[in-house]
Amino acid sequence: MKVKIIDLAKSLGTSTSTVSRALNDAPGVSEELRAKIVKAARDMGYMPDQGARNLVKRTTGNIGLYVPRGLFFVMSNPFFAQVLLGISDVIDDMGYNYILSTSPLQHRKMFRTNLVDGIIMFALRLGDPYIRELEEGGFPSVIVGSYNPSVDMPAVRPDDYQGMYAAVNHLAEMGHKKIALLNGPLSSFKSVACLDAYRRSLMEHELDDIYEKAVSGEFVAEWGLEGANALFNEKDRPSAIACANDLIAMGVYRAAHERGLKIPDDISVVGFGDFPSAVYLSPSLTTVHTPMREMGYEAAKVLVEKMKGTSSVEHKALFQTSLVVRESVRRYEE
Amino acid sequence: MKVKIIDLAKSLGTSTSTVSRALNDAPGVSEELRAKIVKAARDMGYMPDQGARNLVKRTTGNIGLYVPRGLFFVMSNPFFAQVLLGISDVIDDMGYNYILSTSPLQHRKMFRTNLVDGIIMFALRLGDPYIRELEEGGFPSVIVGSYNPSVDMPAVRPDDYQGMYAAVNHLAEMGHKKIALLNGPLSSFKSVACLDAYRRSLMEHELDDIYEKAVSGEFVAEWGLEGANALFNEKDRPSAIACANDLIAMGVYRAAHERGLKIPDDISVVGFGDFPSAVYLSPSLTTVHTPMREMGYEAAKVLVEKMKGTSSVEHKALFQTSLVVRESVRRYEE
DNA sequence: TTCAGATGCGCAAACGTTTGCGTTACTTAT
DNA sequence: ATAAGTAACGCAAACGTTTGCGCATCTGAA
Repeated sequence: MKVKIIDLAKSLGTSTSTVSRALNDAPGVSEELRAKIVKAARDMGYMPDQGARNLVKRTTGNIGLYVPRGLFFVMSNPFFAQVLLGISDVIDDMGYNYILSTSPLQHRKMFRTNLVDGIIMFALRLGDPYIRELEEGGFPSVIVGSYNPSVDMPAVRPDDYQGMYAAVNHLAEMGHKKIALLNGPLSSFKSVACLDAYRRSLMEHELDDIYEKAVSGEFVAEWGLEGANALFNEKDRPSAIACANDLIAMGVYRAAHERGLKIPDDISVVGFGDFPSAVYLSPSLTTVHTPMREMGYEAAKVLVEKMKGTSSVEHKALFQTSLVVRESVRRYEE
Repeated sequence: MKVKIIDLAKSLGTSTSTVSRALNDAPGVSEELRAKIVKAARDMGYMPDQGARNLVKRTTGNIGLYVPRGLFFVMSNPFFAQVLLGISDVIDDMGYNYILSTSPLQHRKMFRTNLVDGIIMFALRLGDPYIRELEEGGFPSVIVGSYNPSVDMPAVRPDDYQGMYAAVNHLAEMGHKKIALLNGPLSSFKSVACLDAYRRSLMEHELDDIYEKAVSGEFVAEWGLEGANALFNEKDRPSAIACANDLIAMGVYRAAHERGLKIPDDISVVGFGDFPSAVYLSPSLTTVHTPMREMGYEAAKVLVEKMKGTSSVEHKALFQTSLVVRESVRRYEE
C-alpha cells in the first residue's frame, strides 16, 4: 500500500502536523527533527497525495492548455511546439504539470472544478464558447495568438497584419503583379488580419485592379494543395502566392510539383510562421518569422504573475514579425 | 464563490448525500427528486470539486502521457500526433483529461501521488528510469513504440525490423549496391532493429562486402542534413540512403538540394514512418508506413481495460509495417 | 390486520492533507 | 527569582466529496 503521512508520523513517534511542516519547509520544527523526517520520507518513498493536498490548499500545481481545435490540430501544428517550448522555459522548473484540453467541455471542467491553477488558450476563433465565462470569473488565464483585441483578458499575440503586409509588399516589389492569397478561415482573427494586409498592400501598389484573389481554407497542407490547384486551373494564373501559414505553403509546393511547375522559376511563394521545416523545403521557404518561442515565454510569465495574484493589470503584448527571405521568391519580369 | 454540494442541498432542503447520489445516477433517490436536483445543479452551475472527489474515490479521471524526451521532442514529432489521434479516438468521449509529463520527476509524481489513473509511455530508451518502479507497482500503463520486449508490461509496437528490412530490400532490388543507413541513436530499440535489418538485408544481397555504412544520430531533420553531408563528402558515395525516420529523410532532401543533387536521379532515399508530410515533399517520399493511429487506438483500449482491472493478462501487440513506394527511389544502373 | 421487504432519505465517517490554536519547555531580560 | 517572550510540538478542525448504515415510510402478500 501507498505510504501516507500518518505512517511516517507513527514510525517516528511524532504527529502528522509536524511531518507536514517539516516536509513543506514550514517553521515550527527543529532542524534536528526535520532532518530525521526528511530522511524517513525519502527512505519510505513518501509522496503527498495530490487530491488531499489540492483540497485543502485550493491549488493544484498544474496549468491547463486549451486548444479548442482538437488534439490533432494541436499536435500537427508546429506553432504549438514552438510556443510550448517557450512556455516550458519558464514553467518547467516550477514543477507544474500540463493538462491538455481540446473540447469546450474539458475546458469548462478544468477551471470550474479546481483542476488547474491557470490556463493558456490557443488558436481561439470567433464563436469559441466559454471564453466569456472565464473572463468574468477572473480565473488566471492568457490568450496566445491573434484574437479579438477587445476581449478583456491578458493576451500575447504576433503582429500578423504587419507580417502579411511585409510579405505582399515584398512580392510586389519583386515585380509581381498577380498575387494570390491562400488564407485561413475567416473565423480566425489571424486570417482577417492577413486579408486586410493583403488588400492594403495591393491597393498601395495599385495592383488591385489587375488581379486580386484571396481564398479561405484551413491552416493545413491539404488546403494549400487544393487551393493552389484551383488557382492553377484558372485561365488567369497568379505569378506569386502568399500563404497564411507555412503548412499551406507546403501544399502549394506539392501542387506545383505535381504540375511540373518549378519554384520559384514558374511560381513564387511566401509562407507565414517560419516553422522549423521551412528551411528544409526545396527550395527553402521565404516566409514571415513569428517569434513563437518568445511569445510562449511571455505568456507563461504573465500567467504565473496572474496566478500569484500580484499583477492584476491587463497585460497585452504585441510581438513583431519580420520577413525572412530565402529561395522561394524570384524577381518577376514580363 | 464557487457553489458546493451543500449549497445545493440547503437550497433544496435535502441532504448532501441525496444530492450526490442524484448527480451520480446512484440508486436510492426518487425520480421526482432527482429531476429537481439535476435541474437545480444546472441552474446554479454546480460542478464537483475534483480534489475532494479524487480523494474519496481513489480515481482521478485523467490519464498520463509520458515522453521522457522533453516537450519539444513530443510536439515536433508527427509520430505522437498520429498516435495521440488514435488514443483520443477511444479516450475522448470517456471524459478523461490528458496530463503531459516529459521529465522523470513529473512522471514519478504522476503515478505516485494519485494524479492519473493510467499512463501511456512513449519513446522509451535504454536507461530511462522509473520504468521498473512502475512495473513492480502494477500501475495501469502501456508502452507504445519499440522497446525492450523482455520488460513485463503491456506494449504495442510496430514491426520496425520488418519495415527496415523491406526498405533496404527494395533498394537492393532496384539495383543499388551502395546503400547507407542514417540511423537513430542506438539507445533506441527502434534504431537497433533498423540496424539489424539493414545488415541482414545487405548480407542476403551480398552487398556488405561492397559497401556498408550505418551511422547513428538523432530522429530529427538536423541530423539528416548533417549525416547526409558527411556521406556526400566521402570519396565513396552511396547511391541510396535509408533513413530510420521521415524527419531524417527531410534532412537528406535538404542536403541534396544544397549540393545540387537531384532526388531520385542522383540519389535515392527511403524514409520510415510515413508521416503526413511524406506525400508533400518533392519528390514524394518512398517510406515505410507505420500504423501509428491504429497503434494509439490499441494502446488506449488496452489501457482502459487495465484501469478497469478486468484484463490482467500481459498484452503485447505487434503491428505490421509496409513499404509504400512513391517517387524518391529510382532504378540504379551502372 | 400484520409483517417482511422495498424504497427514499439523512447522519456521520472517511479519504489524506494542511493549519489555527493551545500547551509545554526553554530562553532572555528585568 | 520572576515575568515575558519564543521555540517546538500535538490536537483537532477543515477542505468538499462519497458511501455504509440506520431509520422511517410505503408497498403488497399472507
